[in-house]
Amino acid sequence: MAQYIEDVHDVARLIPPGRVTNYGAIADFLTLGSARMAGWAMNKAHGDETIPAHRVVNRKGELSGRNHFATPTLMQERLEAEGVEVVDNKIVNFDELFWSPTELLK
DNA sequence: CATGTGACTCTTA
DNA sequence: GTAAGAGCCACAT
Repeated sequence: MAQYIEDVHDVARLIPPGRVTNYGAIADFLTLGSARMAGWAMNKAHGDETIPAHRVVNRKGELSGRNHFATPTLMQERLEAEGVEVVDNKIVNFDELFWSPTELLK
């Protein structure tokens, strides 16, 4: 397994419950060079249930990866189960719920 | 070896 | 304010 993919998955697991982050933040934190790499790495997380992939969304807080889950609604359901409001596939109060991996360095 | 695709983001018109 | 284009890197075919 490529190291950077493990790193991305690691970061995903470190996201606190009820919080979310975006691909760009992860890519920047791991210096992947592109947000697409983070997204692509998450694609490899498909099927790995130990990874809370539902807490990773695009920069607008939209659930862009919902189609990669078992069902298109699973991602939203998991977020709502953690207290995150989701309307029309977008996270409510995304600015407040946003979490960056750099928070760990403080 | 070359081409197409993607769970993205930023810049320019 | 909205819309379109380009850059980004790795992987599958």
